[in-house]
Amino acid sequence: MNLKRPAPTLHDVSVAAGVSTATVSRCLNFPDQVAKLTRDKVLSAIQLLGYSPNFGAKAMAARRTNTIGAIIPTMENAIFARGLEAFQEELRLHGFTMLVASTSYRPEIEEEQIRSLVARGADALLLIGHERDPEIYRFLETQGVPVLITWVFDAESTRPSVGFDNRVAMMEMAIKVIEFGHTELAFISAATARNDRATARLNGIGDAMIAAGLNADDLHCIETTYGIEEGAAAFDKLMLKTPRPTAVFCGNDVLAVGALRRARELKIAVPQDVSIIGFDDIELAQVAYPPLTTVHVPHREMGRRAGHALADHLKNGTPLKSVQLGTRPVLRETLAPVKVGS
Amino acid sequence: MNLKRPAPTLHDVSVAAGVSTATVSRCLNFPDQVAKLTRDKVLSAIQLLGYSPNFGAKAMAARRTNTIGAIIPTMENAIFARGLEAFQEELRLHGFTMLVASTSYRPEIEEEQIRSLVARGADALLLIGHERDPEIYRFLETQGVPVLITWVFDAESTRPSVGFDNRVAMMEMAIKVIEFGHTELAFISAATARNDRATARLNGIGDAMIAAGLNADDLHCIETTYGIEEGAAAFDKLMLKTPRPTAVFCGNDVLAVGALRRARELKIAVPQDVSIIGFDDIELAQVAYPPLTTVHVPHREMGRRAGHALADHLKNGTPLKSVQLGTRPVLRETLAPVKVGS
DNA sequence: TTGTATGCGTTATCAA
DNA sequence: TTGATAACGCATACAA
Repeated sequence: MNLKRPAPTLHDVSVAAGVSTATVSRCLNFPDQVAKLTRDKVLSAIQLLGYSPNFGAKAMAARRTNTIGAIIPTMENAIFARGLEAFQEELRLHGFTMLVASTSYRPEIEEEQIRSLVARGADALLLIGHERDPEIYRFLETQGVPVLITWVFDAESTRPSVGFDNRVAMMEMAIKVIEFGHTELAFISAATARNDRATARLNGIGDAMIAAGLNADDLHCIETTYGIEEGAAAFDKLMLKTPRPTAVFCGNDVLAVGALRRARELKIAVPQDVSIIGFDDIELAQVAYPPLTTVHVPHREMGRRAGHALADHLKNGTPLKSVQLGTRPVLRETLAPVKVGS
Repeated sequence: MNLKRPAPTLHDVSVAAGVSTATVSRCLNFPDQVAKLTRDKVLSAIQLLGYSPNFGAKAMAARRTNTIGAIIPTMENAIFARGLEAFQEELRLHGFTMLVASTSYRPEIEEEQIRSLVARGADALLLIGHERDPEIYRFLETQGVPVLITWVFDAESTRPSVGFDNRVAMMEMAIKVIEFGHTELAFISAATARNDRATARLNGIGDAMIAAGLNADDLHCIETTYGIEEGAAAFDKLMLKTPRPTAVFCGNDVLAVGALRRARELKIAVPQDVSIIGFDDIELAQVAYPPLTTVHVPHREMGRRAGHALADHLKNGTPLKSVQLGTRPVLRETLAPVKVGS
């Protein structure tokens, strides 16, 4: 049972306006190639019928969609929102439309989304991080869909990326933390398997520890899924360890805010009893109480540059090349020197 | 310059497998209508070529996409995220895919997105709030695209909606606030023009005031765009008014958190000096410090029900009908009785 | 400036 | 169980 009346087509419009379908098509795509009089007739017919071009047919005939797909791990929090917004704004400037999909951090869903966006005719794809099944890269290759990676910069990789060095970003922060006298460190991380950002951040802390003469194996690392509740739960476990960590790194600001909340519930003073460090510097970090020490990531610039690169590539054939952006530790109130005698 | 090698088509697969295109198509859509032997041949050809069906062509031939569009005001914060997630999960259960778009709270962008999703073949649309240009409803009508409204329940409207009564929701909260002795009330709102939720919430406060014998005109209302920074700025202005408000309602939790932050910066104690009340009860509300008093909205149930209704409508022709859900005031720590003598 | 005719990659109908 | 073939709605090369 389907009562849908078929939507008006180009042909319907052409009949109503008393012209050919070609003319209607031109009216829409190259308005100045058609006489003003005809154009007016056509436009009012379009208006009258409530005509709207069929995207599928258009894509098929034109063999491009001016659509770029972006696949992010989650829309649940603001982590990717700002970068994506900048990306979209930039694309819009160049006449491209963005299509978003999210994966809940699950590789198999990401694969599904990649295939879905490609099937929908995405002219290119923006993906987060390098690490995924080689098979899917081969698929994208045979489909002829260019891919730009973001949130990561890896000089080793042949694939173009616009991002930052996650290891260095976290290492710089860890060095500061160690300078504050902390030696009992912990890390609430996303699952590191199949997540190059999480792995790099973990290594960053380890490298800083080694550089400071600490033993990187002493880092207590808990892997969990991203979420406020999860951050809180992980913090709970960490506080039971002996010796108790005096500084807790978090894989992102959302986890850190969860840890912060649990600390409050446990009457553990931050930063007096324990320091908490986030990553990303989303708005949440400044709103948290106390304001969160975190690693600032150039969300907007990353999005903007990625958008520009892809648009330029599709329109002018400019090769995609990697761009490295910087991050910086932002010291707010959740980090303090380690308490003497603690 | 375009080096894109054309992607493999159904025809390519059929040649490689030595069968007709019809057989390949059946293999994909009705696998048990084809002999196991042929199926294996076809599947391995598909694998080999990295074939992926073209969505546009498929949509055109099948005259449906199994895609449902959802258009929300913003992805910048978590306000719509949870409901959307539930919506998507429910759709997935029924074999539908969700396409999201956001509008930055701008009607003209919403219109653009509606047209874009319809052009992309969305079988139905989920929209937030009733209020929009009648023209666009007419357009959807002629396109034969069913629409379900959410985040709102309006018994008056003929259009189906799955949501709650924004006026009553806010009124219930305002009654509590007034019971705490507050008489100097203020409201940091989204723009009420062309936003039935904002308008209803404003009216809800007014109704509660009237019921309590207050003058609804005494409500200080500031309209602003949604954002933490904007909430902070509006709070600033409110604190300069005489008499100074003792309770500040906010159109959503994001604004409320901004107000909370500014209060801290101004050394205005919450809730001792001023009470702050949010709306939505997103995760942020519990993480805020002090935890935010707010109106709880049944995000997930709303999304789930909306998804179910649309899927059921498209698959079985079940008419869309309105569902009213409840909200409830959640009293946390940002609301306290008015200070005597203040 | 406008019209004609063809092809884009599927699905679905009808025959075989 | 399989194969031809006609739509589907649009863009575009070519002709007028």
